[in-house]
Amino acid sequence: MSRKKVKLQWISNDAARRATFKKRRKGMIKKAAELSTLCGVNACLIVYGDGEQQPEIWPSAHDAAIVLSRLKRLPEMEQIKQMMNQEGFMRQRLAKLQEQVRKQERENGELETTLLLRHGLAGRSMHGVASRSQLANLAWLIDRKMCEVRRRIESLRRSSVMPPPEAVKKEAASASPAPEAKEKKALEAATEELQPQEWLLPFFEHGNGAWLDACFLKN
Amino acid sequence: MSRKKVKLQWISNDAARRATFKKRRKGMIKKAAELSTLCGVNACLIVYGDGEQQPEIWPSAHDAAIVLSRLKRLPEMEQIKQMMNQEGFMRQRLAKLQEQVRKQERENGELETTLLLRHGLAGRSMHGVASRSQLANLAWLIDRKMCEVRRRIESLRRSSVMPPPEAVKKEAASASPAPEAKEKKALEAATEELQPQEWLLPFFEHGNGAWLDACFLKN
DNA sequence: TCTCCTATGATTAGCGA
DNA sequence: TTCGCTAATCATAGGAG
Repeated sequence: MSRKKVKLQWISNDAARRATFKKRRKGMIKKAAELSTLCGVNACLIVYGDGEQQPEIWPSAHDAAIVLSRLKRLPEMEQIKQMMNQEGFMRQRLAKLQEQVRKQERENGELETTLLLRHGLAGRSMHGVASRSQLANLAWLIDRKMCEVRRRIESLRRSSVMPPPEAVKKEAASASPAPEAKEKKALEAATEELQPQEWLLPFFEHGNGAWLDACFLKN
Repeated sequence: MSRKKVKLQWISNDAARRATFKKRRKGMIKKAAELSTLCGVNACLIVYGDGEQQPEIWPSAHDAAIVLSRLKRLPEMEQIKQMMNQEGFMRQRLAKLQEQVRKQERENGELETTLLLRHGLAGRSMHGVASRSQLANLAWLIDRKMCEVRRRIESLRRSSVMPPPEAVKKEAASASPAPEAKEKKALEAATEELQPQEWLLPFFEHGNGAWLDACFLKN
């Protein structure tokens, strides 16, 4: 029975402190796991207890390694961010366009959104650093892609909305051999062309969610 | 009023997820602070929020830098070293990636089915019913995709290098115009992804004392 | 959106075995 | 030391403004 409200200070009693540490470490790992699940945060926790030679690693050792390796790449991302800050308008523009895409796609239904994200934008790691000219190129590229996306979305919206009965009849009457395949192929082609360069991906990732990095180090 | 017991799964609603993330991030920082005070843990937390360009750093950027610098001289971890260097690591990773591929492919299969139904069947007539041949078509398509995935997994096993799951998924999901080039690229990406593990090794060299380290990294 | 609120579920301090 | 227990404190989901 928690008789006292914990006073927030160093627990001098050794046993008590260790007990508290164990309990709270367990609690934090649980919290981390929950956060990871609930918010889609890819995370890891490495916990060395007092005197323990083996750390408690969550969710697993190699996942931890992966997360840490990505942490290592952070400086690169920071560099890019810095570059983007210098070209602030570009970054803003990208973010805005990205938001537009998401909005429109959501309006148009989860189907296209999921497909585009999965085939074109879903997370991949970044392996390069963008040069100034590459960034300029990117802006132009994105601009063009956005037009295509809008056209495509419009097209999909038109074709997805239930057509008038006459149109349905007509379409059914002149059914091509494999209408689904054609439709799918066209969409795939559009998607394919929409795939960004790998080094661009951090830009897209940035607007798509949160990430969290934490380090604890016992004295 | 927390009416429901939280169901431990990804929150699909965007706003709700972000709200939850904010609350829980705050909670975790508080927990970290308490743990630090109560148990004398020298710790830091770096938290990147959704769309925030600057992370929330606790207790301060300076202290975080100190902790991170100590992270570079981390204690022993023979087991992890082994896991990272040797077959165990690869095999674990292989298993996990295979599982991911299976999962992804299942999702893709559903997606494609939905797409086909929508564009090929449902879109044509609100009250239409899929013909026998159309359904057979869908079944065949899914079957084919699964074969591709199996082949891909086999290929991966033979080369014993793991490309990122996204690349696998992409390759399996859409026939690309230049498969060989893509293959090569995927392998390079895989190599790249596996290389950085090595920089971790120095972190697991000898040292003493209890410590706690945690990292969270959004995809 | 954001903040504030509070009922409810979750965490945990202190204790005894 | 390490369990398990239970009351008490704490965190937070969901709703209201």
